[in-house]
Amino acid sequence: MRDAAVTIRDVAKAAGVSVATVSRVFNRPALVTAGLRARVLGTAERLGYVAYGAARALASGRSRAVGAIVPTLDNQVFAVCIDALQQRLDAHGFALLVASAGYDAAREAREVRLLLERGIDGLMLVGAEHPPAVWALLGRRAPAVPAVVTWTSAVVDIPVPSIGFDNAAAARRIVEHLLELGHRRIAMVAGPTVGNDRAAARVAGVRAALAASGLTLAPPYLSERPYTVPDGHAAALALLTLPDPPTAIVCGNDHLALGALAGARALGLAVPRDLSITGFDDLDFAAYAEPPLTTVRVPAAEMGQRAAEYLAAAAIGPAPLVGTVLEAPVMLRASTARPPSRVPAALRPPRCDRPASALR
Amino acid sequence: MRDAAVTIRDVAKAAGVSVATVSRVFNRPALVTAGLRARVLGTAERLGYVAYGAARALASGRSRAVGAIVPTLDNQVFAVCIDALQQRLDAHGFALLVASAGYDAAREAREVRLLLERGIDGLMLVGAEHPPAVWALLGRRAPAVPAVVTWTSAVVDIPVPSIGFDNAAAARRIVEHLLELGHRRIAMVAGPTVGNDRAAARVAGVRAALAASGLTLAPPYLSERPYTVPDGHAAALALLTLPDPPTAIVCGNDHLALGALAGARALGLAVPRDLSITGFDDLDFAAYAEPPLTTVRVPAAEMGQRAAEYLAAAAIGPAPLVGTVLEAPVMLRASTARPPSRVPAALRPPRCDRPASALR
DNA sequence: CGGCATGCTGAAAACGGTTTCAGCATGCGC
DNA sequence: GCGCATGCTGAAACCGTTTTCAGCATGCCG
Repeated sequence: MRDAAVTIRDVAKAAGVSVATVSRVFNRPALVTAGLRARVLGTAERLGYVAYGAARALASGRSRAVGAIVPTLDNQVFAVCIDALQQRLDAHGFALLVASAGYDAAREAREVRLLLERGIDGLMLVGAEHPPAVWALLGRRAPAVPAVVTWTSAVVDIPVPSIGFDNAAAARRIVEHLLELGHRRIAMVAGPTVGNDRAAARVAGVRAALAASGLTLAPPYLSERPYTVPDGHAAALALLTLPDPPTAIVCGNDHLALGALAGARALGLAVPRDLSITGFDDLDFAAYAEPPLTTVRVPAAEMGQRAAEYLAAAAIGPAPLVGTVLEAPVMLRASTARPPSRVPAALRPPRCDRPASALR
Repeated sequence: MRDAAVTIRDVAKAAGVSVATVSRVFNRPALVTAGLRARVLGTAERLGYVAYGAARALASGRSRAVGAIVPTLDNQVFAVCIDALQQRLDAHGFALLVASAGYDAAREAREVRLLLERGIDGLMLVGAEHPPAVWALLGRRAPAVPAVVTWTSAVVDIPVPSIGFDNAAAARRIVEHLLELGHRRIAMVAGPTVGNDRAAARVAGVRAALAASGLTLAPPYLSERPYTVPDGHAAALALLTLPDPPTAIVCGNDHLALGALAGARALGLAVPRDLSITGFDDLDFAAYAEPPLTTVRVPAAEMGQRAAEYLAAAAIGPAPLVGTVLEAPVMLRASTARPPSRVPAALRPPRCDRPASALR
């Protein structure tokens, strides 16, 4: 294995210098005279020398790689973050190891361990809620492996900085918008909240806004569904066929909202005339949905960039342990409007044996 | 650095055995008697020992990591593939290093080099077209680093197996569907074709289908746009305001198609009554667009899985160098139908000074 | 009961870099 | 012209693990 690979020794020999000099040429060029440097660089290039990262990492104690664990890459919002993270990391000379944990705490702990074995110099995590084993593992190495949590503004009980936004506040604002429009019957299709502090915070935000208007949120007006389009579709159908259907549905993310939009359409409802629907994330299809989706813009790329900057800095030396709370603005578009003055025709009981109640 | 980290030596000392034995316990447990194995495992657990990957890689010559370079992670289709790749790799004990090259050959070559420096044991690439430097770099190590190309069925001129699908054939089939419906004025909004064999193959496939019916494809009916929703929107607008607008628009991917759908809507056109639109990729929003998008289902996850299987096998020992061509079926949905019998009202010139030509 | 496989275990040599430390010029000041 | 500080360069130690090789029991067979 690696038989024919050209090593630093080959370069040194060919250039007539010591391996120390070759190493210096690449790592601290200022320490080598210009002439020698050029000669070494030349022979290295000619021989096609590629330094072997493992040896470098072993000798220097730094792998120049950072890890990132996201719930899933399937969701574009995480993919965008990872893309930004990688590009920024690249600019600092770091490679990125990614793993997805599928919203599973045990699997996440396992991935953290595997990444740590790889000698990563930093780690990006999503959300504030992680098994204690994760923090223990991170502290094991000395100095402790720097880490950041993203997607959250929680600053308590976590030994690492967070770069995120306030999920609860964003959810609250979008519901306030609905309340201002006059909605009172507001339902929510949330993502799974167990072990997911972001999803839970969004529910809490919705509750808070509702509570301020004397409203509450409980099943069947609150349902939890996996973050998929078909689930949003099914959830909307269930909600809208309730005896007392909501006039607005707040969705935990854009996938659920897109499904809800389709569900409403399937029932013959016009959005936003008959029903208002909101999303969360502002994925690229949100603004082009029919109708364009009112949603919360999540700063996915910016979180990735800032996480990269922090981790790159922290890998070199001590970096300030600051928490960053980014903006997550509500994007008002065409899927929300004033509630219908009466129950939409499409939702009225098919038989008109009780017209009075249907028109109430 | 790593001062307090517990090493294999610490475990050996604590367990009263040699480092060789500890190493064997983890790598070839069968060589160690059960009792000893249990003792070593116990102390390792107690001490919180985590093997250091760099040292392992250096000593064993394998990093147990593979790399993947995609054009971008922004596009869900690649993210899905990477997610599947990572999960499958994980099952084989491999970590995944990802990088995005932004549809830029030079940047890709650079990323390949960086990944190789990291000592990856395998590499997944997208598409068949890569700078020669890439292949040279891959062959530099001995034995050569195994690689796979995905998203393509090209089998010529590439020293590595491909796991993909036939872009041209899929594009051809979707156009044949349009032709069968009776369309003759078929336009295409393609992705950028320079350095992108997939985009080029899709154009070629459209051309081939058209040619079989005596039709051609050329600007302004053929335009190239970045793969974004707004670009699809703009392109559709440009196409539909042509003196002789198309009755069907074939889009290079679903993002462009979603934008085109919105563009048609903006002009007051009903899809598919007044205009047919097709996509490519079958992202999760495609089936829930308004109307649901006729598109090509790209086996993104399956390519990721198969690439993982191949690379994991090839990293261990020689693996069969087979090319795999997966299915990429056309998903017939509601965005395609027979062409309108006359120019849609919305597209007719506002002034009726030439009614005869408008009704032609 | 002795000799010989057989099977575990430990000592030590890689693996390919980085980095410390010492040595050797070189250039400067006197 | 000599001594000394300065600045490059090279020799060698070291990073943590795997793996080869030899040695030592042990068990089996004759």
